[in-house]
Amino acid sequence: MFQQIKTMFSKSCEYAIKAMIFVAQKSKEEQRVGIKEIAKGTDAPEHFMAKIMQDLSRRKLIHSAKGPNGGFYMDASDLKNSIADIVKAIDGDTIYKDCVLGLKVCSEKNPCPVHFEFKEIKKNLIKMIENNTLAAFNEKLDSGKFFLRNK
Amino acid sequence: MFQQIKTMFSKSCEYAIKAMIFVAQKSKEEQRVGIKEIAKGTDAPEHFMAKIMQDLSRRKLIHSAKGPNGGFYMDASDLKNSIADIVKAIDGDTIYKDCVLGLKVCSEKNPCPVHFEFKEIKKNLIKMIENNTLAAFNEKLDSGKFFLRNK
DNA sequence: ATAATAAAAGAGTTTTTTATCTTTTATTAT
DNA sequence: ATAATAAAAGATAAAAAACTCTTTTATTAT
Ligand code: FES
Ligand code: FES
Repeated sequence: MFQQIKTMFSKSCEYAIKAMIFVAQKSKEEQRVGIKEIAKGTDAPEHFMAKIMQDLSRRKLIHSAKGPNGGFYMDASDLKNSIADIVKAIDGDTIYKDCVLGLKVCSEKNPCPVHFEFKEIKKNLIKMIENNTLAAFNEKLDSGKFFLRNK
Repeated sequence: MFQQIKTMFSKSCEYAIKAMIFVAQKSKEEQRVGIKEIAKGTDAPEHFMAKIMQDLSRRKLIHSAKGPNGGFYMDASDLKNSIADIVKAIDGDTIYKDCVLGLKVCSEKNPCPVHFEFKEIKKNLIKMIENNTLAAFNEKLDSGKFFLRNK
């Protein structure tokens, strides 16, 4: 196999998380953010990102407005969304319930050989993505100490 | 987005882990396991699994023999391989070094907004897959208490 | 030597994911 | 009302992953 890339989340989901963090940061003062700005600010392909934003919008994780001065924005309640909510919206809730080896059922009664080993890991992962809301990121990281762009 | 499936590992990697556990179990007494038996025992498509076994074999994670009475088998040193070795062979080592959001660099000096939150999770995940060798599984799970098939 | 066996290799196809391009719809400002 | 703006939607296209089928090579047993 060659330089294959398998990340924890899908590309779409990576973009979604980046975009949500990006808009969250700008949404502190009623600012609306256009798709072009989002794409640039996150190094994502514009039209692809547009599709993802439509998804997020349909799933009520973010607000949008058409027309002049339009764009995407978040209200206080949107900022309460967690990384987990984004992941669930885009990649689904498979990390919550699916067997790590892809078996049809994952349960204590029907465990695959890695079930018990992964149980703890999954629990921590889920706790982490659920505890980290966009608001929390905003608060924590308001001082240029983290990055979204690549270059 | 529709019923999308994003698991921790690629499908190929899931199959690889299943196959390795399956052969490990049978390899305790010098038994060789044919590709058909492996595919059946793990609910994987035969020819696809064959490709994966070729990979694993090329990467020296398993032994194989052609011709009559041929098949795949493991020696003592093969049994020392961990889940991590399988994952690295098939999905690469991206979980070791890559940014969860897909940024080009992942480091303490250039952290993405989720870097520090994921650091701990990743550490635990890595520790877990490295500590779990096939031999350990064999020892631990020798009594029909876990499953690889789906039905 | 020959036939049978089973993995290795090669050459596809199909499906899913990622990405691009175009048209439509809604909103705002003039 | 009209023009400008920007998201929504639709329709393809390209790339990657998953899967299938066929041929070749190595090994064993007769
Ligand atoms: S059965 Fe495989 S992780 Fe639970
Ligand atoms: S920079 Fe994103 S996880 Fe390290």
